[in-house]
Amino acid sequence: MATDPARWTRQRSSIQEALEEARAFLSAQELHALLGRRGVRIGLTTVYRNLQALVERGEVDCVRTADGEIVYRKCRTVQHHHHLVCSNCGLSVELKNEELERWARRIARRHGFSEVSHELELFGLCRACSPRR
Amino acid sequence: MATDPARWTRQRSSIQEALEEARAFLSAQELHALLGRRGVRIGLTTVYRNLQALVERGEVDCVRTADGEIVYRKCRTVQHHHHLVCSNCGLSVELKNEELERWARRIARRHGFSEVSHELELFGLCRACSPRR
DNA sequence: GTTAGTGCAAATGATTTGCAAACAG
DNA sequence: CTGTTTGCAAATCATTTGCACTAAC
Repeated sequence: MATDPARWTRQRSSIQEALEEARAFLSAQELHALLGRRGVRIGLTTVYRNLQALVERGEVDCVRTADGEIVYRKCRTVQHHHHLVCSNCGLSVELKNEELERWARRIARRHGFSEVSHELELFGLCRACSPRR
Repeated sequence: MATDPARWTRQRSSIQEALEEARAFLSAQELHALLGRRGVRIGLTTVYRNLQALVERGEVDCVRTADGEIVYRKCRTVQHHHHLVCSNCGLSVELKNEELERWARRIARRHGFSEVSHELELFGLCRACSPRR
């Protein structure tokens, strides 16, 4: 399924590498800044385009935050899952809930909806980002 | 809790009225167009500002669609709930799921996250918007 | 060589803000 | 009257696109 890109570029590798290491959701801008700090010369446009391609290929997950920014993460779990995301640092945990999936299907059927997909993300503060202690 | 606005304007009433009737989620732009069609002269800015105020006051719910647009709806259910939304026409059904709420709290605790909120929306095609039959 | 991939600059599009004029109480 | 609300125009801001240039293969 995962159609590989036609050419292997320096920029492409650094993006993949950074995503591989990241334990958090990152916006395209953050990723671009991160790479810049590491000394990788890469255009913001290229970051956007590659992330988009990775999402389309299903290799990266993306979520839209409350303020409308799109954040990306390379997940270990390939199948459908959800996330518990730290609003402060982006740290995230992958979640599965079969019960929820069944419920969604049941609700959709009951109301005559078809092609129903669902989005569920939990946002909060991780231990490290919690105020006091 | 619901602090009322200081002054009652023609624009304010037409927005409230339109929301009251709507059975669907509408974007600020759509609402503005709808009012225009009805012959209400109102600025787009005013629509944005009023919707925002209504959301802050908790009188209106808003959801961000996949393409980043914010859509608004006056819900019957005052407490926390979720939605099944038609991606085509915006028609929506209010949903409650206590089981899910418990699950979310449990997961948050288990991973040491605090102040966890969650967003869950189901998107699909309602009966009327489904292709064929 | 070809042409996918890059990156700058400019465009987009929803939303927000500055500010002077309009009008509710 | 007095301060709130309005609405235009201009500003934001993340993201996208046009296009000439660079580099993979």
